[in-house]
Amino acid sequence: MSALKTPISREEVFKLVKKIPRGMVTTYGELAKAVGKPKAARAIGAILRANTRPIEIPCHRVVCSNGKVGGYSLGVDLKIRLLEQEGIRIKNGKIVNLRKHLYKFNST
DNA sequence: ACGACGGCCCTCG
DNA sequence: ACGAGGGCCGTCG
Repeated sequence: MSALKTPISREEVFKLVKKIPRGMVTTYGELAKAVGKPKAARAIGAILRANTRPIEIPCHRVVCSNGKVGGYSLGVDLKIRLLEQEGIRIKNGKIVNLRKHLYKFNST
């Protein structure tokens, strides 16, 4: 029973993002689905962008579904750096073997 | 309360 | 494999 007419809560997204283990990445679309709004991928980005706690929330582990790193409030370069620091390789602004590091949530 | 812009995703050429 | 266009949902000014 998800809130169909209820907008996505930031805490919901943050909570899921926080659950992402190190060395793994997820996509905005997956997050959107996890919150019950598969079409709200864009909104997810807006929420992550509105995130004021990039330290407690590894929003840098969220990338595009097409393999692109996407964006980052603190700078895409930093995002890439962090990802590589976690063992994820990036080629030309795109995640290498994204499928291998793609993390999915439990949609119950 | 309203209009404009995104850290997007998908389909088509 | 790449480029362009539409759609969907929040946030910001």
